[in-house]
Amino acid sequence: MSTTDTTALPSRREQNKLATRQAIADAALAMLRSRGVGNFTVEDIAEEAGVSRRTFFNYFPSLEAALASVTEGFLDHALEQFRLRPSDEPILDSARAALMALADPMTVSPMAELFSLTHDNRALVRSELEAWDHCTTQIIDAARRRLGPDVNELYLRALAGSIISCGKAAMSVWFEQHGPDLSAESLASLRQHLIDAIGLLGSGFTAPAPQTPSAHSPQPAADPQYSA
Amino acid sequence: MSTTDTTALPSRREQNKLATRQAIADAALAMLRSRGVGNFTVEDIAEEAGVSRRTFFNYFPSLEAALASVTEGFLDHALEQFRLRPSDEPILDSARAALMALADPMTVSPMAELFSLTHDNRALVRSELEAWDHCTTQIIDAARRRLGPDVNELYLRALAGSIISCGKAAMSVWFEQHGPDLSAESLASLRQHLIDAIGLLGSGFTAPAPQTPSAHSPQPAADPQYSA
DNA sequence: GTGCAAAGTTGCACTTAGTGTAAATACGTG
DNA sequence: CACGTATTTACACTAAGTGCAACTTTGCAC
Repeated sequence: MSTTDTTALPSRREQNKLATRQAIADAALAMLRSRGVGNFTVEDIAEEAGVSRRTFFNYFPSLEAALASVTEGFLDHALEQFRLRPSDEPILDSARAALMALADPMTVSPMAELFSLTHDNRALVRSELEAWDHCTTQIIDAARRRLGPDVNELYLRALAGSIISCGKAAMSVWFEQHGPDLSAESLASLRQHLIDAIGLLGSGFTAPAPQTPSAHSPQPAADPQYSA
Repeated sequence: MSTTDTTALPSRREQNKLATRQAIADAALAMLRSRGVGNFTVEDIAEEAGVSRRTFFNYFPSLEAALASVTEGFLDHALEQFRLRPSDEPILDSARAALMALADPMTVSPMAELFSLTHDNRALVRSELEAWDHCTTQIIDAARRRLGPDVNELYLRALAGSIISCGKAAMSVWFEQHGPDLSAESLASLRQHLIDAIGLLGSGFTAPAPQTPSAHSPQPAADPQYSA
């Protein structure tokens, strides 16, 4: 029965693996919180997660990867939204919609915390970049499936890369302005940044950019003026 | 006398350091060539460079960083070009001009070799991403200096990130099509990719993208239609 | 040139990352 | 419950990365 279930309860074993993985990721974040970046080892995380050091490495290739799993989850969520969009929708509209799903308290919360705790760390930043890059290739794949295999490859990659860049830009500007504030107003601001950034992609980076974007502007790029 | 010289011969000590650094980077590339990715250690590189293991780590924080120095040099070259552009030039024109400097045999050659030798390696890819990301922040700084401190931060970061994404997209598509071919025709194709990609940024990703871009199109986006 | 201080290199010792392997344990199914 | 398989663990090992002190080279003043 479980195999025919579309919600696919993934068998006890799978569940356990997921739980272990999550426990490790949680432990990693807990150590980051309590000791600060660079002041704990894989062994510490493993102990905190109630698991052997070797098991840690069965789940994550490195300490940084365990922390970057937060970012991966965050981006996977957006990716899922993107894949759910109707395939005849202009692709930038889909991108905007997918990114909007990130401006949700439950979703950004871990991401915002990670941001605030890791502000500067080479190895960590590298793993973060890897997560964003992985998301880019996923977008490329999804968009290629949508637009057909004959779509211009340069267009595809430039578009996917730029979408991700705009998402990153919006996130970083937002975080710099609001820190870990997850209030409704703060999240509205994040949404606006995401809309504005995607808007730039739609209309081209031609405007010299307003001095200050006026965070209250009523979604200047929200109308589908840039249909594909 | 040397201190008054504008070409600034940077004192013997600096020269030596530069030479050592280069020797290490060269040795790393040599090892990559001869043994393939993952089949040599920092100690091997140090020996090849005629230097102690400890000294290697005085210059580079990791094996991957030594290899990524190739990418850094490549991107620094473009960055320098960007900074040399007149400050009243539309910024996308500057970006395009800077990227064009990369389509030069001497400049792309090491980059193309690195591309062909590292096709797949987590740690290496991470360091590459780091180099591109560093370049992005440099562009942000340069553009902020040019556009004034009051420019919209979101615009700035989205723009810089998208420029870099387009550069990456053009490079990757080019390399996939031409491999390590550095002939005049191949480089012309790279230039066209770079122009096309920046063109997308100028006009917005609104076109559904031509099925095939027709690599002979006479620089469709070369005219400064997108002046800031 | 001689001597001296600062910069750079090296060897050594040490902690931690990451991986292979085989034994032990937990799980799912009949 | 018992059996086969998936997962965890212990152990051993190589290599990364770092702190430190000794040593060598360089730049500079005399």
